[in-house]
Amino acid sequence: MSTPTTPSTDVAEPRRRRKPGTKPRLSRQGIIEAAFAVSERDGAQALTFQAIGAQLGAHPTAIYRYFRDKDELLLALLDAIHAEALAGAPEPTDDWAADLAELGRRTYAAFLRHPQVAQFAGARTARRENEFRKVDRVVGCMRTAGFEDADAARYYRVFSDLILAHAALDASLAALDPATRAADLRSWDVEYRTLPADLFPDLAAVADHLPRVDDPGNFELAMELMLDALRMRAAAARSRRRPDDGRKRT
Amino acid sequence: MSTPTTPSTDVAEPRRRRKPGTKPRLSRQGIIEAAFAVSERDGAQALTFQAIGAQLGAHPTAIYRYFRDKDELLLALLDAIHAEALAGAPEPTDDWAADLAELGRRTYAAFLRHPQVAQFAGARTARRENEFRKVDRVVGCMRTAGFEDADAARYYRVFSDLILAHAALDASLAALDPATRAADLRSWDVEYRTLPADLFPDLAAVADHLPRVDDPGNFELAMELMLDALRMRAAAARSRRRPDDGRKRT
DNA sequence: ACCTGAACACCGTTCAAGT
DNA sequence: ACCTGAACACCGTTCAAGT
Repeated sequence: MSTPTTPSTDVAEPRRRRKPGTKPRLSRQGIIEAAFAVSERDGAQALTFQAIGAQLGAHPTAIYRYFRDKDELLLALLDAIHAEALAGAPEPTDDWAADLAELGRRTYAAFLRHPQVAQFAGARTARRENEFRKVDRVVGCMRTAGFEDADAARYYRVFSDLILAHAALDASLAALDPATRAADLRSWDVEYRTLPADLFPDLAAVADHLPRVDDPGNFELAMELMLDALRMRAAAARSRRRPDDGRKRT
Repeated sequence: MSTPTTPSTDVAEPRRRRKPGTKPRLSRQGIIEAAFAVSERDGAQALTFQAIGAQLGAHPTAIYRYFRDKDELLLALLDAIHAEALAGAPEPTDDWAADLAELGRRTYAAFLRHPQVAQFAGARTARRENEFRKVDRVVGCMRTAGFEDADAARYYRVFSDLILAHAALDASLAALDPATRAADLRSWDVEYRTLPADLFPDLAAVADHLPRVDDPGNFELAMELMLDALRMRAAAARSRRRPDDGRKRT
């Protein structure tokens, strides 16, 4: 218990040694909470030091004492989103595909709860405690599926990327200022449904069936398809390991 | 030939009627090309009116005569990226899955040729000529696959979202300023490979096999898995239509 | 030690002014 | 008609100054 749980030193809370007589009003955790509060309340480009400072009742530049720059704050917020996704997630079971779906859904939901943050976070690596835990969980599911290590690593990456890419994409749409977002959505109800059939015959044929771009069912279907494909490959991997048990054709 | 090829009026080039004696130095197309030139040359936050103006040898605000605001320029750039993806794309064949893969690869490549633009464009709807054409092509592949209209529309959306989401995600990473990007990449070679195995056992087991986050093979594998799943569903859809031809079990 | 104020180098956007 | 210049309300970040 003498060693910290998080091994990377640059993410530890306050390496500042507290002197008696100093009572800090701010904290990393307080700033993180203020940032989420602001990002949910305000639209458009909500995540500014000015807004976070106002939310804290402090000067915007006071934040620099706790985060080196805005990017470090962003990575902390990303890790907090991972924590939110993991909080209350059920323990792993034998049904690795269902476990992956559960983790995927929770991650997607956590991202969409904070679209202003999430739109910039999908491609980033938080390299912090909760992200480590999430990676470990997803890799665990792939190993439970029966993939050998190299494949478990590959399929971990491709599954996580699917979740993060979709979550960031849908968060980007949700984070648009309302007028811009409405105009984008409207184009699928107007322009895309009134295109001339002679120029765009296939589009015209299915125009009445186009799902909304902001339908969460799009993400669900994407994950379902990927899990279908992974189940096939997992079955193949297991039958390769124990040929007596697998039923392969050709 | 009297009607314009693009049916939506708000995207038409210059609805300004030219008076004699006026010789515009700028144009929509010229601004678009300058924007791409700037976005490829400069890193970080390259896509500013100041930089585009400098590239054109014109005042930054001169652009406002050709694009209402930065968002309209972004949508024009997105459509230009779609045009790039379609340029030289082979005609549709009977092998709809290979056609989809080809379109996906070209779209991904076009996005990654312009990461500074692409990082903001994935979730947007350009609602312009080349996007219409692309949607029509992908829907066409789904109909060739044998999906009925509602399913063709659903699978069009989920396939396009996969491509756009991955392309935007990888573009976001590529668009980071070099130091930030390097730090993110390095964390997969350092932090993630030195985590304590007792706390993260599954991660530790596969740590040596983790693919790089910027490996384009991640996108390829994601698309491959989705096409696997779509092939299965297409076979099922066809056997539902012509039960004599399909070989279903159960 | 902790926070504030002022300053700097940027942004997008508007609008009056030049030609 | 087309472009420029000045101005406005913002950004993130640095640094000296307050307490």
